[in-house]
Amino acid sequence: MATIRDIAKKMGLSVSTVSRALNNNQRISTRTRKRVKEVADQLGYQPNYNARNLTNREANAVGVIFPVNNRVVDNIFYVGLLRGINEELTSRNYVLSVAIGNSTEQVLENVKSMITGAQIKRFILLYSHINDPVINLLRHQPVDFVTIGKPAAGQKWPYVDNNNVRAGADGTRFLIDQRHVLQPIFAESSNGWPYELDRREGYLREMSRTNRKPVIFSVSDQDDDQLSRLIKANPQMDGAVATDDYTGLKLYHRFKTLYPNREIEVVGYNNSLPNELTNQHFHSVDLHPTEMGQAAVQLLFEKPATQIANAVKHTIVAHSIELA
Amino acid sequence: MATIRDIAKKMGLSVSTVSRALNNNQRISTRTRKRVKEVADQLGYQPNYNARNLTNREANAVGVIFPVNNRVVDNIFYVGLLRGINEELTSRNYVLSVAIGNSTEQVLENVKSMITGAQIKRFILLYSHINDPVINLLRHQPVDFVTIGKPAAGQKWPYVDNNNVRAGADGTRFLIDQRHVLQPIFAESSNGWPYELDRREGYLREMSRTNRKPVIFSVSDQDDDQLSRLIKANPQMDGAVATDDYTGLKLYHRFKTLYPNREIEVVGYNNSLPNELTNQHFHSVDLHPTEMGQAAVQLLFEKPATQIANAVKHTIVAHSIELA
DNA sequence: CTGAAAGCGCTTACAG
DNA sequence: CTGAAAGCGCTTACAG
Repeated sequence: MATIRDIAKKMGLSVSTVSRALNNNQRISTRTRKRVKEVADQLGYQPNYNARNLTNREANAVGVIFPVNNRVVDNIFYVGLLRGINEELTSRNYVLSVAIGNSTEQVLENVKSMITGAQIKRFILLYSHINDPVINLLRHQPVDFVTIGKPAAGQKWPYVDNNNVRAGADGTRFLIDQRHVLQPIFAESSNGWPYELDRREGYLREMSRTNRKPVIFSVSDQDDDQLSRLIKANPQMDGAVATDDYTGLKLYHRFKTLYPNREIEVVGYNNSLPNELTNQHFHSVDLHPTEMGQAAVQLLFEKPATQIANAVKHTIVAHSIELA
Repeated sequence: MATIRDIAKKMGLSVSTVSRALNNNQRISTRTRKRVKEVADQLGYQPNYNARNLTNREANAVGVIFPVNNRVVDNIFYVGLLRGINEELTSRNYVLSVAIGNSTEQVLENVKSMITGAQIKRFILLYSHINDPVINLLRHQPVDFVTIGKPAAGQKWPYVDNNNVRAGADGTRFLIDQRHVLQPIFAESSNGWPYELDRREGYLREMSRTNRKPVIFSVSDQDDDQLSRLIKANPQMDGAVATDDYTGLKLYHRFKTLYPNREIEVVGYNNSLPNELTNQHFHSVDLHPTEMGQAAVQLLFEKPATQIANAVKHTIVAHSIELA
């Protein structure tokens, strides 16, 4: 509970000097800075953030905003992001504040209170929806924010994302080159999420490059028979790229039920399945959520000077797939 | 950006009176309190938490601590907890601060900085490990904390948990009564987690009550054949209670592969599987993480007066299983 | 029932 | 290179 006052008293300096020394102000001699820091360590000094934030009119916190509606399974990804975000924040002496709620109104209130009450000036959104009221709010406030996932066409703000086109192509190539699959199909949901479109494009590109005939499965959550029909209609398939691990695993099991004696190689995305549920024929492209979280913080703290004029700041995090 | 000063000036009152009125101090007349609040609303007043926390020597924040090592799939549960926690915090004008890291050292540093730097006095741990350094730290600091999951025998601190013995019994009874299963087996991991022991006890109790012969599968993550052997050794089984959804689903698929023409009813725990992966023969006991999060906050803010002397404060959250 | 004043622990313009 | 002083926006003991 030592304060800068205690340090000042002990060293016969003024609080101004101690404050400046701790903040590495060039106007204080190197020697004094060093000595002040030593005494601070010795006394176990920890700055009182509430006092500091009050003077600075800015909190040493980043608001991390969860989407209102999400698939339960995406939670796996979110916690990976939190890990990466907090790792970068800790080294900057920042803390991670969460905004999460069951309705847009709740989250909006939460964020407003973060801005005006807690004086938080930086935010990371774990999603990038179109026409999102929270994003709209942030755009009209004197705050910075970064989204996980690129904004829809026509919208511009800083973001972190994977290269999903390449991820789609890489998953396809993995099956062909590494697993010797001849006719991989592509399975997507009927929702048409942006990342699905991109991965599909990558798949199509790779199929065209290798002179293969592409086949797209649009898998409905509702109609359970539909998937079986699709599989039966494509007896030549010996592999599949699925836009997510769940669709991939469902496809795998359906295939095995229909053809117990045949094998199929499947690639999904996100590394979101526990070992309990997979085997050596199931693969997943790792999107590296921890690195995405780190990149988001780096973007958020980047000096404006390093920004390229008229360009949208963003970071593309590399994905990877493990060779079995 | 209005301050209490602005309100005071506008109303011809002192800042003391405004501050007291906003804090509902009885010494201020009801009429003045009402008028002050009206003007505050009108000016869009939001208290500056940094100033308030500085004077109060306590932050309006709860630290939420993640375990260092966890199964990726548990993340689903954690986000549910966050939702419940934040819902209760918002109504108390508190914010949620996250401590998460890749090593115990990181998390310890994080928590220490929360205590001395941010002046956070209340914590919720999303786990309840034995001999945990973070818990040991919190016990020796002037802070309050609650864990999700009951402490091991011999340890005492406030916690929120389910009644896992009953949850084990209820899952078993559900299979017998609702799904007409005759010989449910019980599948657990080889880790011997406390909740597994409790659920197993509930299963055993229910089997004994209905004069059935219990069978326990200890499912290893490593040995893939072992599960098949267990299934083959118990051809009479027509249902299973698994300590978690993943073990349950794995068991289901293994069974179907071995006996494609037979059906089996399975109960897991946590509601952690997406619809994509389950069907009408798979059931899950919902542990209501959101309610657990809410209960944790309530416990944390409970007045000491309402605590029962010499008893460990805790809340048991009811589980539930949906009738298909 | 209300107010003047001190103080929480910092930062920083101003002065030397 | 260092310091005295003001101020950030609150709360609360003291006084009336």
